Amino acid sequence: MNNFKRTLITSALPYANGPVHIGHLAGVYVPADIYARYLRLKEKEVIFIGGSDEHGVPITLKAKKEGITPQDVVDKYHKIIKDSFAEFGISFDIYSRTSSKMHHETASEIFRTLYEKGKFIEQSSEQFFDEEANQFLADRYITGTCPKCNYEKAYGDQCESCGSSLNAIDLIHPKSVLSGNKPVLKKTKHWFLPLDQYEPWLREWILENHKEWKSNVYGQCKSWLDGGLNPRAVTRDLDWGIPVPVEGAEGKVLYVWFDAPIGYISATKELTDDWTKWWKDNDTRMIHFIGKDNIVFHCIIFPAILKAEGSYILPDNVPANEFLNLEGDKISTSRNWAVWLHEYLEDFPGKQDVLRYVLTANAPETKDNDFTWNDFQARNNNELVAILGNFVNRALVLTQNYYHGIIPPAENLSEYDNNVLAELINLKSETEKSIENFRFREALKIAMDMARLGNKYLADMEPWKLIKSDPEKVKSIINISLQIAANLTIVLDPFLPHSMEKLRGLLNIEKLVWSQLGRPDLLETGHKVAKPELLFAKIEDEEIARQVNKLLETKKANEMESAPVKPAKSNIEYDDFAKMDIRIGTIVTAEKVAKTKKLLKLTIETGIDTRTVVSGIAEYFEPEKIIGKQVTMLVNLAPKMLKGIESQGMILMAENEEGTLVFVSPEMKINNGSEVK
RNA sequence: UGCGGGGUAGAGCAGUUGGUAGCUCGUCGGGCUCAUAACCCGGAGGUCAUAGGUUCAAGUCCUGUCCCCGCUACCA
Repeated sequence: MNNFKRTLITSALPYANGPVHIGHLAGVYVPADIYARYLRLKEKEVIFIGGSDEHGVPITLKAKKEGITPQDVVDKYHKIIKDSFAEFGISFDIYSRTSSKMHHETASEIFRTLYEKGKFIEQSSEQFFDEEANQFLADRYITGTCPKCNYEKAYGDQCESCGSSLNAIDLIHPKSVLSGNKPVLKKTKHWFLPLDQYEPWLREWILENHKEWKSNVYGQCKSWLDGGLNPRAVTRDLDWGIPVPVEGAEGKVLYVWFDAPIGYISATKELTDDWTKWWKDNDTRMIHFIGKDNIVFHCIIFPAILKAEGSYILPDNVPANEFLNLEGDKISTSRNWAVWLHEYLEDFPGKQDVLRYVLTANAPETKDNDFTWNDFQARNNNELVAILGNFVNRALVLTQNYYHGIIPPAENLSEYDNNVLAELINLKSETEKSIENFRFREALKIAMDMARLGNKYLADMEPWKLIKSDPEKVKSIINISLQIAANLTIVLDPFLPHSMEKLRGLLNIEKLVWSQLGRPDLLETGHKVAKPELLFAKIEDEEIARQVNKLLETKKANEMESAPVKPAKSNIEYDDFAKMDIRIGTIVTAEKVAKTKKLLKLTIETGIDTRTVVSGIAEYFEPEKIIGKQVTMLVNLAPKMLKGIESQGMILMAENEEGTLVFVSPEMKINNGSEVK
């Protein structure tokens, strides 16, 4: 990294349809912020870019649902997100948004440049159009009957009943969500970026020249490239977004993933008139901090756009993190399964650094990790309080007790003293190495070792004993202990900025820079330090219990809420029902179908014959326990091959909203083959 | 089923280019009493999922198998 003059740090733009949670922080913003603060401490030229991503279909749907405009939605969440980042201490040089004028202009301009250079291919296809609302319909704006399971409220892209992914034009009886009318098929033209043409270049750029990228990033890219890239539409028929700035594109906007990463550029332009040096100078090193769900956009699509444009630099590294889980479950905005940043800041005022510490110490750098409140408490009480806070407090209290807060001189240093001071320099270079390789959890551990070193130094030196026998020696012990504390204000500053500011206050010093780290003379003899004050407070069991209860209540609320009973299907004639031959049968054998999660292979004595049925119930029943059970079964359903086994019928099951299955069984034993009518 | 990631001490996690398997918590024993019952030292606890291969040397590289997570498919 020494070959670069400056560093441009971007962090994924949070989508403005909800607040920010700990998963976003651990994956993207905390590591990006540590990196930015570190480079600033090193007195490097650096800017750190962030902003809200405010376009796309989900925001229009949310607006419609709440009866407000898309602009209202993004205004609301942009404010919450921006304010909570600021209070949390994410040190963006600018936090912008993609609905800004600057962004609209910038994205349009880049699109037009690519258009004029002939970098797009134009393609027309038939899509659904609502004549009353006078607009094309995004997949989510169309409902209809699923061609696979006949569920009547399938969406244009997916059926939520059977889970199949669909094409809107395959829906039976399609209906527009906007007007309720039947949409008509109409030709529409879109612009595609022919990613396939960039494949050889991407292969060389990533697979040959960036082997140092993290294995999850490199692996994902390789898999995309090996699978072959297809042209990707970069425009949409939608009225929320950036209008496509060419003729014949009325009513079309840029695809959200085309415009969002360009938001990094627009934000830079807003920040400084001198923006080209950040984006068009090969001496600038660009780093994208993202989560693993964004890898393809930042490593394949956005670079292809920049390459097509021709005058921009490409990312030097894309340190994507995995996901953070919460108490064993996947974090989910829609299920409210999250620790929201704005709520954390209310519940734990002044404890920004505790969350920063926990999220860094347990960051999902190589695999998905789990956040638990018990771990949060343990790391605060056993590490921040016991190791770091306690060391600082010991040093300050001793200074107060023995010297009234005046720093004594360090003279006649022993070999041990010198070894301790040398270790500071060693810890400095190790911390640097880890940060520069994006291993922040390791870097934090090493930085904390400096506090551990201080505790050990005091324990080994025992100044509280020496004060009686060798008071001269105690002076240098206290001096060195305070020098260690002063070094902590540098090495931990990127990780714990609020606490280090407080510690500088206690030591009564100004902010120091990274190049001073490791020095034994950061504090002058005779300098007066402040009265000791605790750097971190213990977190009590009750506070943790409150948070755990909050989550349990969410879980309960989710179970209640997710129980909408599906509306009745349309009427049928008796003859339709009579076509079905439903019988009582007995399960005589049951075994799991190898390599499947849900399938059981059952042998059923139907009274008519003995037959094989494959049933998707393995998650709810153990094979041994259902043998001998009487079940209801549709026996005249056409056979179907499932995982190489012919299934000759279907067991009737009742299923609730959570997907839990129960048998529909006769309430008392009855002969196999008995008809259900 | 396909793709990606992962399986390392009781729990949660590190382990860079192969070179004595480590950290935090917990646990057991000791020391200390300046410090927020905090700190320091020591012990116990691991066939690094599994089978094979390459190598003087494999947690690390190669191959097969099993299991877990995410997306995907299967739910007659």
